[in-house]
This record gives sequence, C-alpha cells and structure tokens, in this order.
Amino acid sequence: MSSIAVIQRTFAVLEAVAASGSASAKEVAHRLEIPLPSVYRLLQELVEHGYLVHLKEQRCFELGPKCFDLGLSFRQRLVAPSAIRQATDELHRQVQAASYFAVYRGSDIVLTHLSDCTAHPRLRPLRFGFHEAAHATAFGKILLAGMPAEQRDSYLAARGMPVLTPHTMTNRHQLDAQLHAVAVRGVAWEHEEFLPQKTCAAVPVRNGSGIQVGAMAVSMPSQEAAGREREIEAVLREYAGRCSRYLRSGHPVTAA
Amino acid sequence: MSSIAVIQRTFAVLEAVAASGSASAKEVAHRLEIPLPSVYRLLQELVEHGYLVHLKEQRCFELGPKCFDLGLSFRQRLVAPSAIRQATDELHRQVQAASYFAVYRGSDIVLTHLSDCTAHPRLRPLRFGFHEAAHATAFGKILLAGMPAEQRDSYLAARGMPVLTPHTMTNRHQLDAQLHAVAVRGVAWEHEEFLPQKTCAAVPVRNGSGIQVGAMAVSMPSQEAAGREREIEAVLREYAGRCSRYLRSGHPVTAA
DNA sequence: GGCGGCTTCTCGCCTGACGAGAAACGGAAA
DNA sequence: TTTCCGTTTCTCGTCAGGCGAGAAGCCGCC
Repeated sequence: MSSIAVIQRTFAVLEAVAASGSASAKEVAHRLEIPLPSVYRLLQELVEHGYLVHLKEQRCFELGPKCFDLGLSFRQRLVAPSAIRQATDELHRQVQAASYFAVYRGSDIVLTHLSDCTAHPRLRPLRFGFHEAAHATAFGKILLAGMPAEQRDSYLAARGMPVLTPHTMTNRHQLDAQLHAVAVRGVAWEHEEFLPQKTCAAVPVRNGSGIQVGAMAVSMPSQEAAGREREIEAVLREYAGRCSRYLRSGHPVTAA
Repeated sequence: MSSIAVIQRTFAVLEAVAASGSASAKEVAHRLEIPLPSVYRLLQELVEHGYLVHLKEQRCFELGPKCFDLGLSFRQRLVAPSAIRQATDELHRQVQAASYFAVYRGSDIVLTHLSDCTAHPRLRPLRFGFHEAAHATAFGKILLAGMPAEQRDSYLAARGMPVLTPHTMTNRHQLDAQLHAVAVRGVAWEHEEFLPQKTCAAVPVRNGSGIQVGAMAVSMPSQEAAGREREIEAVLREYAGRCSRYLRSGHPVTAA
C-alpha cells in the first residue's frame, strides 16, 4: 500500500473534520496524532482550496463548498439518463409501487434513480448512491447474478452478508443457488429479506451488446404483492425492455 | 498564497476529473501540464483513498464513493434542523407557495431547506446549497441587509451583481438604499428580479441572542402575489417567529 | 504474432515539507 | 483597562521522501 504521506494526512484531516461535522485544529491533531503545526498547515491548505471553511467565531473547521460540489459532480455523473428516469417514473405509476434503477460502477452497485411518492414510499434505507446489501435486495440479486463469479466473490467477501431481517439469506451456498435460479429465470424476488413486511422484484437491463448493465426493481408491502406476481413481472419486463432498447438505440422508447 | 505543491496538484487532478466527469491519465496530464508519472502517482493515491475509481474497461478515472460521502456529510451538517424544516413545510402549505430557509455560513449564504410541490414548485435555479445571487432574491436581500457593511462589500465584490432579468438591480447604491429599507421594515420583496413572472418575500430569523442568523422566504407567480402582500408578510412573520423561538429555546414551537 | 497505446517501475537528485519552539493574537474574566 | 489563557501563526535548520526521465511491462487490437 503505497502512500504519499502528505496526501495521506491531508485526507485524514479532511475526513476527521467530515466525521466530526465540526472540529478544532487541536481536536484533529489529538485524534490523528499529528503535531499541531502540521495540522494547521494542512487545515489551511484545505481551506485555501475550498474543502474546508474556518468558522472563526466558533474557532473550528467545517466542510467547505468544494465538498458539496464534488458530491454534485458525482451525482450528475451517475444519475440515470432522463429516458431511464422517465421509464422508472412510469413504472412507478403503473405498478403503484416505488421503483428503482441500479447499475454496476466498477466493482460497486449504485442506485442511480428511484421514483416514489407518499402513497408508495421507497424502502427507507434505499437512496441514491452506493448499495451495500446486494444479498438482501431484488435488484442486488439480479446484479450479483450478472457478475463474473470471482467479482461476486470479492464483492461479498468485502461486505459480508449482514442479517437484516429473520428472512435474510446468510448462507453463501443457498445464495449461490438462488442467484443461479435468478440468472436462469431473469427475475429476482425478495420477500422480507431486506425489510420486514416488504417485498421487492427486479429484472435485468442490458446494453446494446446484450451485456447486463443494470436492473429495474419495484418494492411494495408484502400483502400488496400477493397474487400480483405475474402482472408485476410482466410490467417490469416491459419497462426494463424499454430501458434496454434505449441503451441500444440512444433514443427514448415510449411504447411497446 | 501558500501552497504545499503535492496537495495543490492532488486537488487539481481531482477537480480535473470532476470537471470532465471522466478522464484518462493522459488527458489530465496534458490539461494540467504535469508530467505523466506524477499524474499516475496522484491518481493512484486518489483511487487508494476512494476519491476516484479506475474504470479499467474504459481506461479512465471517475469520481469515487468518498466524493459522494463528503457531499452527504456536508448536507447533513448544513441541512436545517427538523423543527425548522417542519415550520418551512407548514409555511408552504399555509401560503400555498414554495418556501425556503437560508442561513449564513462563514461569509456565504446557504439555502438549508426548501419545501415545494408540483402545484407550487420552487424557483428552478434555487436548490439546497450555496446561493450566489443574493442581490436578486428576497432572502438574499434579508441576509445581505443583516451583514456588517464590510462583509457585504466583499460578498458583492466577489460575486458581482449579474443581470438575471430586466428588473434585476445592478446599481450598488440603489441596492444599498433598498437594503437599508429592508433592514428597517424587517421584510424583503423581490419582484421579477430573479426570474420573470415570479415574486418572492422574505423575513429574518434570529437566534437566542437576537442576532439575525437566517431568513425565511416564499416564492410564487407574480399574479398570485398581487393583493396578498399583507397576508403573506403576516404569515411569514408568524413562521419565522416560530423558528426564532425554536432557536432560543431548543424546543419545537407548534402554535403561537 | 506483432504493433501501439496505456500503465507501472527504477533510481539518484534535491526540493520543500517537517516539527520544536517561540512569538503574536484575541477573547474572556477580573 | 489589565491579566490570563488558549488558539493561531511564524522561524529555521534538517533530511525524508517526492520528483521526473527513462525504460520495462502489460493489454487489447489489428
């Protein structure tokens, strides 16, 4: 693990401030065990570049505008293209359930759009950004199933399979078997494995080369899902198909 | 302007990637005129710390998870406390207009909560985060009026007074006169100075020591505002008063 | 298999970051 | 006002460690 010391320290300081929300130079120096003058140098540097601000009244440092800008750039880069957001929104309206779109990013899984409303709220822990509980969500399973075996191994090894509900799958062999079935059927269901009383379904989205690049999903209270499985799968496939066709052609697809 | 060279370069690289959305090492090296091996060192460093990711398939670098985390930390730190968000939401419902809450942050102005809906949408350019057009918005005027004179000078000097509509105030003396009136009356109006056809109003919010710390505002189509000025000012004052009382006592205030 | 690009590694030089210490600053209390 | 205390900035000699030219390694592509 190489590391240019200054950079190492600079980010350590930045992250220390981010973690505290607000920290004085002394606190940072103490927490990181870096001599005070060095901490001041680095803090000043970070302030100069706009990553921190120095609130003199309160004698403390906090995150600066550049941090927000980075977050925005990140979001703008990753957010699903508008044709796909639109498809997700329509799926939401048609199924009357919160809808999601997620993709691969390097070796991560990122939720790049979600559509919900007060009547059909999203599953609270799910939000735009990185998704860490792939073993327990429908779109996570779809995307895990689409990974090369070794990437899946390292993905799960890095994150483990935390228990989220009594139904969460925690046995790797059992998960592998289900992922195989998911890959064959082209649809993943998840019943109360992520949140109690909630059910999710997901299907793959492919790019122009037929490579699986993402997943479309819906979530709803389990009782609302009962008996609607065939209908939900059909609608999911319809909208995922629109997304795949969009990715192939570059033009929004409005109807079947 | 001091500057530790490595840090300077590291952030230059990070920002170059952020600006491009996606960039190869060579592109960065060329754009920043830094020798290629150094760029690789810095990129690798940024990848190691999670600020960038290396997408090998596409032979390029993009922003990494830490950027998103920083954005989230920033947001969580700045977002208005829930009592104030709630007051803003109620204001929105009662006035039937998009509502805003903004505060000082060091020498900046930050919009820390907004409440809107499809029937009463926010003014599109306004979103959570830093606000740059204080001379042209109602809450901007309230907050400018509450600044010490020299801070206001440097604020306006740094940002200028861009023309946004035919009604935008561009004369500094005229603005100062209006800010004086705003400070005396304790309310600011803005008629089509920020966006055509839109009108905004704002009033100050004070902390326990009586210091002005923020502003509450509403925006609406100009025709809807006509004739409702007194009502709007009264309701704004009511909710801003709740916020001020909350800041004084630390307890949410539900009724007058 | 060979080519052409991106990416990583090697190595000696010398810059420029480091940290102890002390001084300057500024707010709070008396 | 003066005093005091904690925070912040500055100074300076030392030497770690970052620098960049160059070359080698790696991969995908033709």
